[in-house]
Amino acid sequence: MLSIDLRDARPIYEQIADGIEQMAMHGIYQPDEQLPSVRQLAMELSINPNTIQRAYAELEHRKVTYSVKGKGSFISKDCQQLRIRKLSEIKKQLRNVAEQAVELGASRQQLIEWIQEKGE
Amino acid sequence: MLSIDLRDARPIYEQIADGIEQMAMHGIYQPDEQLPSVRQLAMELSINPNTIQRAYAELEHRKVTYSVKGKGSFISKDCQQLRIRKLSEIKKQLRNVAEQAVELGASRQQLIEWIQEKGE
DNA sequence: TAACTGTAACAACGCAAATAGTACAGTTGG
DNA sequence: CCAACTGTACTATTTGCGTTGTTACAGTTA
Repeated sequence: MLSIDLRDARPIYEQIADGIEQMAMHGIYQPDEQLPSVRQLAMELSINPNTIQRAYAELEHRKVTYSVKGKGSFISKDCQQLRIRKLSEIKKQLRNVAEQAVELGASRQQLIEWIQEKGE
Repeated sequence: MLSIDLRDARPIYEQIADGIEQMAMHGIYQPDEQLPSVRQLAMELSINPNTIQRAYAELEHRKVTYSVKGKGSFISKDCQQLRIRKLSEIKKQLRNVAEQAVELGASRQQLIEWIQEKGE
């Protein structure tokens, strides 16, 4: 479920966009499934409609959703491809962080152990 | 060399703090080595001295440097311990990113291959 | 036609980052 | 001692961003 954390450093519209993107990537939202309307979600979260609109615009820009005037906003049809694109971003991040670790003196073997460690 | 990127999302004082911390971690700055004075660095970078002061305060808070009134700001004596602390932060980041990748469908084996791939 | 949808525009507010200027306090070398 | 350097503190101001509140327009649907 979508929730807003005011202590979160991210702005509200970004939390909403990230949350919905997560749900789409994880299959909680299905392709072509309709999102709650701008005004309805604004009511539910007690947030100004403009903020929701901005979140939806961000989602559309990320190609996670598409919007149709008068009808609503919907999850994109090709979530699979989006997941792959997202994964490739995360690969970059991973390699970036790994490089930083190596520069600070960690061995590649060490990194692998860190990834394989279980828990918490 | 320290440089400021105005397109960078991070505030200037943070860019400066990060940059100096990097140099300290990588041994470019030696323990007890003196940093440029607040006013001198402000001149060099064409930035207000207050911004530099804030960066130096941040560095002191991170225990990367220590300051002495009337004398100057200096790199901490125990850079080694700082390097280890920094490395443990990076470990957290690595495990965090790895978890995200797994949630999106990557296998742990896949992550290990990504880390071992030689850089593009 | 009424009630819903997305979209656009504008003013207002709060907040944090950054700037600007001034002042105070400690150290150092001549 | 003194001038010139160091860090530090404080206040006022500007700027940009996020959010709110409001109003309005355009398209869809029952």
